[in-house]
Amino acid sequence: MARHSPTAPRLTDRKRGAIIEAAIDEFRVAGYETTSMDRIAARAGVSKRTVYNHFPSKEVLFAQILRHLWDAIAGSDTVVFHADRPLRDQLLELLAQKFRLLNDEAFVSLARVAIAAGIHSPERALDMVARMNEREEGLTVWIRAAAAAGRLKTEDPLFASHQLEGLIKGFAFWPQITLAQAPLDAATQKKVAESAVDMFLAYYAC
Amino acid sequence: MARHSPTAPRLTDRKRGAIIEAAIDEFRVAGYETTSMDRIAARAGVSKRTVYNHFPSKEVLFAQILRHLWDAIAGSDTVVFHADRPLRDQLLELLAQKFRLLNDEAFVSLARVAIAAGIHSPERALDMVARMNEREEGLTVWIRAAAAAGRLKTEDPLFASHQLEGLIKGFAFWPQITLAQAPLDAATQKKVAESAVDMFLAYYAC
DNA sequence: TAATTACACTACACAGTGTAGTTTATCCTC
DNA sequence: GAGGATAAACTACACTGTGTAGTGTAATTA
Repeated sequence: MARHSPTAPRLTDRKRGAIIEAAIDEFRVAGYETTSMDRIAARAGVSKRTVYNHFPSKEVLFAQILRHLWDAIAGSDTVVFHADRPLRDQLLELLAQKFRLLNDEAFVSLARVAIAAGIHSPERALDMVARMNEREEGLTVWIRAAAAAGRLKTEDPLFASHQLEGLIKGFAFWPQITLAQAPLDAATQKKVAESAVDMFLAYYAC
Repeated sequence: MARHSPTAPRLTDRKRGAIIEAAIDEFRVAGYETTSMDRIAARAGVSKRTVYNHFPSKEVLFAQILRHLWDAIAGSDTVVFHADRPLRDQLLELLAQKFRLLNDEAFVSLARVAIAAGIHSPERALDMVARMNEREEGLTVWIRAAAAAGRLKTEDPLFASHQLEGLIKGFAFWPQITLAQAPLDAATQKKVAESAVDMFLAYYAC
């Protein structure tokens, strides 16, 4: 028999998707320990047995979800240093990019699941953070290039990029992760970004 | 018969202390859910029944520990704004004070237990954070005073103080809380504080 | 035919309790 | 001050109840 519709995936894939979705929701609000497989199954509208047919254990399901969220994060389009463009514009572009990540539901879910709702398994947490830092180092690269071009005066680009990040994350990351606060509205984002860049340049620009 | 020694507390107080100490350790590394009363009793060198003789439930024990850690945090000696002293010195003093808090084992334990190792019970987490902010607002008060005295140009002292905090906490708080990193050594603390103050003043000083 | 389901079931960890016996501190008497 | 009675606290241990990870199976559905 043919599929009902070309857009509808196979039943088993739909079920699988529903399980993952339900598991993300549950893990996110309740954490790893407190979430039960029965609850996930119920929320997914699926029998518990089906959950176990797709995922051999809670542990594996959790790991899969981390992968799933990771893959769902939009790839960061890096900004390369342009000697002829104003530093301020380029930095604002870099921060806009960072805000795009911080506003990404998948990213926030991932961070919350991985950090706030558990830190269960330190090994995996460290791995996660390492991969996040990897993805985030565009800023450091840019600052290093700007310093090499004589436009920024710093001997420690990594330190400087952490400072700039601190100026952002104190508003738009940590409160959201640890206190489940809502993401910043556009106006506040603008204020935070511009103020951060201006302060940064007031100190580091040549 | 008299007590064996004037310094040794009564047996029951020693037991109680051992339980609290053990519970802090367990909750800190394992979080609320994963920690069992049996483990706490074992670690404290006390029978499980004794734990329940002192604390009627795990929930209550946890709450008591939050109180205990809270009380153990050194009271913050606030810095008042002096119109005649250099801003830089006063800010460095304020940040030194902040670092004293961030280096306080009890404070870090509390924050970790309350935030990283659980965020179990949002109501209590929010209460905790509210009280922490209360204790931390000395910086905002100082900035407001400096702005009123015409020494700092900002219309939003709260925002400015969050920025300065972000410059510090990105190095000396969040990594310790979420990744259990070691506190900063003295040299790094100095670098972080001075760099933060200089950047802050480069932007806000009149 | 392959996946899903209901359901019954195992095994285990854990919060919390009840009890009977032992230890520790205090107090009273000599 | 020594010594024994007394009360309070501690301990071992057995036990209840519950929640939950994970499995096996026979029937149902896509």
